[in-house]
Amino acid sequence: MEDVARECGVTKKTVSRVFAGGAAVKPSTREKILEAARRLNYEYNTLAQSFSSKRSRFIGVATAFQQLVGTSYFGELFRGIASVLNETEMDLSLFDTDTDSFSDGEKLAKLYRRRRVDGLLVVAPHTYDRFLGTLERLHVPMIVVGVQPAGKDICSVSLDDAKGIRLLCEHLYGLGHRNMAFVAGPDFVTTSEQRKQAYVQFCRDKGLECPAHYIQPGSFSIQTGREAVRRHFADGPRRVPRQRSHACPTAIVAANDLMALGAMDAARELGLRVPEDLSIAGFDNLPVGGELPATLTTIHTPVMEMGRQSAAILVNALQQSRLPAGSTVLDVSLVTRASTAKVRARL
Amino acid sequence: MEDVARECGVTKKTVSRVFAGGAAVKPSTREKILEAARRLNYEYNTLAQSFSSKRSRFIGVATAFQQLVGTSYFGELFRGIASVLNETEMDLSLFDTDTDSFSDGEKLAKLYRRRRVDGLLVVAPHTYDRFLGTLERLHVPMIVVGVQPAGKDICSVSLDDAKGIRLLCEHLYGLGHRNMAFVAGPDFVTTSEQRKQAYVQFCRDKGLECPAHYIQPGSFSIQTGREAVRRHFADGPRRVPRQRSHACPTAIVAANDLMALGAMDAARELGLRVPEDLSIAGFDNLPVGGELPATLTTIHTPVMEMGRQSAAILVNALQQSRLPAGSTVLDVSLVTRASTAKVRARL
DNA sequence: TTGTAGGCGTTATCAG
DNA sequence: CTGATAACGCCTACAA
Repeated sequence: MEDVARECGVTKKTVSRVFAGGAAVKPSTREKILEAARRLNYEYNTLAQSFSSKRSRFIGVATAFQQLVGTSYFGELFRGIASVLNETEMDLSLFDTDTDSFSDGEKLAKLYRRRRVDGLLVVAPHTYDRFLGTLERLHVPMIVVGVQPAGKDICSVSLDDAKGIRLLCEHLYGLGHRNMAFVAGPDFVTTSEQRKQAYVQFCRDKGLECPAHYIQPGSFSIQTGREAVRRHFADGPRRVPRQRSHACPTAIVAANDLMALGAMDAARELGLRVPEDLSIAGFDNLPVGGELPATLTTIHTPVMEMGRQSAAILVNALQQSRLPAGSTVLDVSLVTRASTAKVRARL
Repeated sequence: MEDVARECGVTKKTVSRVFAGGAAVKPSTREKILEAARRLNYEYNTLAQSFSSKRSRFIGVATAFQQLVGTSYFGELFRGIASVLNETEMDLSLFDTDTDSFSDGEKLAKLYRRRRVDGLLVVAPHTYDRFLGTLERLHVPMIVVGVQPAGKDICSVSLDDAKGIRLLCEHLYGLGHRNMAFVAGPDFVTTSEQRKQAYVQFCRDKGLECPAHYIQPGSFSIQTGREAVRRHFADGPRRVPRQRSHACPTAIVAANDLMALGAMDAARELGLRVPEDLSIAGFDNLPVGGELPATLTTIHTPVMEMGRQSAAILVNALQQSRLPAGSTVLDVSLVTRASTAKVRARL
């Protein structure tokens, strides 16, 4: 840099201003400097910049690699994040929260305190991700993405999961369904738990019967959705209700689209037509749900937008040297397609 | 660091050795230093470390975000990479090759020359990714993952795509099939092109008929697999061959599992039973292929292992301050399941 | 196993 | 819009 400066009859600082961006430099000076740099084969050293400015210009994205990387959910979220960072000088780094040492948040906090990252986007949907409190306490610039941590003053951007389920249930209720069963996601995923609670709450509000076997567990995969519905109809698909608790569902709400796909397959196995004999609804609006023989009624979730907003909020907070604050809950919407229809008289 | 050193009656250098890792420090001294650091609330500054050592300790993973992030292929590959880096002091950073400015490789090269990353893993499966030459020329420590760039002296780790197709074709040939059609992936993906070539070569070697309509294009999705097979049977599924060029396929080889799934669905639509009337084989060994009504014969590809090896080779090269070299081609294997069977007499 | 001396390439600060 | 100087906090190389 010294050489370039000398060559141009300016100071290192002026050269610095050209390469670091932001500061105003007279256009003619800038050109002269860029030219000299090219000629002298000079390359700006970002390591020195980071060292001197005490900012790494890396944003860390912390998530459970095993469970999320490779899912379309994470892909979409990630692209949203990247699209925002693309317009800044920041780059992205990924960190795995599956690792043992992450369990208490110390390791993530260390990333910040050692200046490895300037801030964190934590995509940690598991109810056992108790490390958020640690990060909060240590004043790590961080945004939790995908869930709204309960009762804490943690900045988050999430989706309105409960509303999504309510939209589905109301849709089915409006079609005359009074026996809706549910395929739940894994208990340890916060979002999954919230979707289940919203279903239970809806049944309670409307006075719908909801015996224990109406709620079958799954783990967000096609196969578990299939198995769950087999259990829903364990005593046969055409069972006439003798006792309230044995009524046969006329509609299935799955906590995500993959399980809804499994549910559709199980219905086929059971000889039930969708939607004539059984309505099925999912959640997530996966692309594949739009191109099936019977397309899937579902909830559209603005996942990429969630990525964008979380990144934008973090970047903005960092630029102003303050901690991000406040919770954002993004709206979801009902997508009505061919897998749901009016309930028909029981056989 | 100065404070901690003074507190313990040692030099900064000794404190440095404790935190930088690697170097030998007397256990008692180490303990004393760690304790003092805790007490003084000292935190090691990785920015200074990087600056001073001229190594960022970041590995860049460059890929096409839009097309790969969120796929199970990339997820698996990524986890393989991460598992290796987890045992080093290196972290991962992701860079998007979709961006315009990446087209000529200058931007990726700049990442290295500005010391933003110590090396690159380039997951660039597209035939139009012509920037590899630029990177090679600028002596960027880099490994190309997933494809073996033709005719260049670039370090790469890839899968034996051609062998995979040969295994599938030989399997079907052994079952008596003489009319095998192919569902190709997109032309601009190198791997896809290689799979198609291997199919064509096999037909040529065995003298099998392979009229133009036997090769239908797809784009690695379920839907395009379905459409391709509809075109294979455009004149009806039971067509008796009158001319050689109109013979009806008894087996379909799809360039990936997703398209094979679409193919199975198309077969169902056409009233063809799998495998009795039509054998279908895929490529990739996706988990879902093992749990269908008719499970899928496919090629297992060690994608995670590919990630592991590429990361290991790069890390190793960096430690020895030299450029990675040589090509590794990982073996693939045939997984025989229920979607393929002996050809039967034509109706 | 530990210490010494010097330097890495940028930015901050404040002035002009 | 530009400049002068002093950090920044660690590492390298060599020595003991």
